[in-house]
Amino acid sequence: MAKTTSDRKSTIYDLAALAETSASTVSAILNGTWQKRRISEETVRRVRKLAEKTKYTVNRQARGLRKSRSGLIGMIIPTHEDRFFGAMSQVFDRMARERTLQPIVVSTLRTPALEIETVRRLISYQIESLIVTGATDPDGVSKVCRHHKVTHVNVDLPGTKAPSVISDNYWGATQLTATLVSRSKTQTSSERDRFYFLGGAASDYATQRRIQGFTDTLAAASFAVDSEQIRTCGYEASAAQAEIGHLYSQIGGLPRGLFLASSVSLEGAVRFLKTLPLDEVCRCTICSYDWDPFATYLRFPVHMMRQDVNGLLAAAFKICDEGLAAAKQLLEVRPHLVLGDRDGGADAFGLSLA
Amino acid sequence: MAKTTSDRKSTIYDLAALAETSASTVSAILNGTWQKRRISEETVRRVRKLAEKTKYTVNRQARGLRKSRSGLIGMIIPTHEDRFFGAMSQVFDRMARERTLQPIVVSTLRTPALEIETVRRLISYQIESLIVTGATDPDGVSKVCRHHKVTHVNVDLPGTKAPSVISDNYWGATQLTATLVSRSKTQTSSERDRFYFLGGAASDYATQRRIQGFTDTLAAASFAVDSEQIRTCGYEASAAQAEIGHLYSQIGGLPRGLFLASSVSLEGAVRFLKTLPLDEVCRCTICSYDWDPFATYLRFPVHMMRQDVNGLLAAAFKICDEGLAAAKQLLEVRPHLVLGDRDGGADAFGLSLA
DNA sequence: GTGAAAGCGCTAACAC
DNA sequence: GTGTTAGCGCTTTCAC
Repeated sequence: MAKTTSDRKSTIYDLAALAETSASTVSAILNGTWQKRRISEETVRRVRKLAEKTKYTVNRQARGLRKSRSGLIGMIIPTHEDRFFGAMSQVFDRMARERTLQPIVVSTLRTPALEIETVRRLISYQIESLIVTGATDPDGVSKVCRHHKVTHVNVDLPGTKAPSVISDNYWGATQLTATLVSRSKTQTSSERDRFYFLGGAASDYATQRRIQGFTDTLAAASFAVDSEQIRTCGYEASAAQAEIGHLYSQIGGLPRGLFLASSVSLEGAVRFLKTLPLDEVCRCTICSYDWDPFATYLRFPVHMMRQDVNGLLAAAFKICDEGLAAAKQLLEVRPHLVLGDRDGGADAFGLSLA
Repeated sequence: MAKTTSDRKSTIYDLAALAETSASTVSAILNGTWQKRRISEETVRRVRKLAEKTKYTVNRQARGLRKSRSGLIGMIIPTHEDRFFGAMSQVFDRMARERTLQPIVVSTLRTPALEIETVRRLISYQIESLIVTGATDPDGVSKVCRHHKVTHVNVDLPGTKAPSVISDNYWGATQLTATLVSRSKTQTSSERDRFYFLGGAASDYATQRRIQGFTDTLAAASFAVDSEQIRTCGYEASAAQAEIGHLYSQIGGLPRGLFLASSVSLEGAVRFLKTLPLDEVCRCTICSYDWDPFATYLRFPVHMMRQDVNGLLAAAFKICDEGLAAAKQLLEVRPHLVLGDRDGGADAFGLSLA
């Protein structure tokens, strides 16, 4: 039986032996530094051909160790299961590829301990930089990154110990709330003639800014807001679902308008709203700070703030590209408003809901 | 100024020097093999404390090189931007964590060249196994994995050169089509009184099986199907959008029923259907092979096959756990049917569309 | 109980 | 133009 390509692991030494040359020559040829060494065309060809034939693949653990560069870039996200973070991963992948870095995206489930543990692990693999999105404890993450001198940027949720690029939450909430007000209709019951903010976490900056925008805009339109109307029930769909159910029985129906803090909150809200007669839902005006393609065509209209994922990550990568020295800045990127159809399922049938 | 923790990189040698012991002792202590070496409690404590204090973190490139194990496990997916693959990533993350492996998920955009290139790259990082989901060229991927002796499994789209675990596409399509038929209403125009399959790729196995289930079920219900009715326009939302538009003008309206090949196709379809009067859309019965939480409450009802992501990946991991020797089996996991509400926005207003 | 030393696969001085 | 050599940080055998 003819001797086929060797069964061994195939290192540059094997290649060198086959090509009757040395490992350093092979190494130089295989990673483009051979010009500098003025290696003969003929050797280059020979080695390349052999590499091809034996399907040689460099061992990046070894290379990384030697060069103290891994070619790895990390990103942590709360979850893969919503379209905002899905888009983040997609764009991150692309931008990493453009830099010939290997992207690693890991979800940390909004759990500080898991965030820290994951980041430590990524650092132990010698990632070259890290993008921290939607972190519950960004400063905790920064602490470990700084200790290990790993460049990192917060995205979506800011921290105080590293540059952050986030959505212009205040502006976005302002616009969204203005829409909410102008599209809404006076409710018959006075206790229901109000606007409610639902979801998010009172402790996080994004939520705080969104609430501020919400409140200020309502105030400017002469709507009072008390703490009853702010219901930061967290980042679980089920929590939003329960909270809106609770609100419903409390005020005896849906309110005039609903501001959902994120797409996950919207998901929870939809689960509850599904159980109600549609005409009732359509009398309530609904918006969400986040966008989802299917949510643009729900049975009731939803106005959404679509984040500029490209803008967010372009800024984040720019900071990573520049390396450690980056200033502790806070960069705000504007999202854009996607209006729901003026009317839900109702008016398609010529019904008036006024 | 007091001397604080050293500024250097911190290796086990530094630690050894500080603890006045040797690198091998430190190594043994830090990764639990110290019992075997009968190292004194006292030394263990001293070293541990120092490691803690200097925040020592192992360099896994070095460890991996030495042990020829990386602790890395890879998965490729077509895209992060749909809920099916989002769920895959989420579950993959969890299952990898349970095995203390570092997950790496990369999207390959249904592009064979990118699939191969990505997998090569992952292999060069010495991943220990690979899950290949929705690959356009699974056998191409298998070829490179086998050469490098990397255990791998196809998921969602099967290959012939590695074990595959996929959705029970035929069964699923059968159930979904039966629903489509039973819920649909006779159309006034005879050329529109038919069922259409939209999306997917004629070249892939999943699509073929789904079409088979679709066709067989229609035949059993005495509906003829000709090739006109099968429109495998690919995996882009925009393609589905265009195709359904085309169909619409071709047959002068919507057909009796629409079978969308995946959630991406559904996304495209929704974009087009949005432009139509709702009562018109509601006269067409629609289903999709894939589930999305928001699609459960669109203005028109959609029946969906929800894949068993946990089941799929549990089976895939089992094969990876067993290592290289795995048989070239094909495992089918049943999805489950999620019925749309019997009626869309229409009947909520007491309108009859018959 | 612990240390010395070899070597994982690679790159980059430095030699010739 | 090309080979030799010294490590990168770690684990593990072997020696004491």
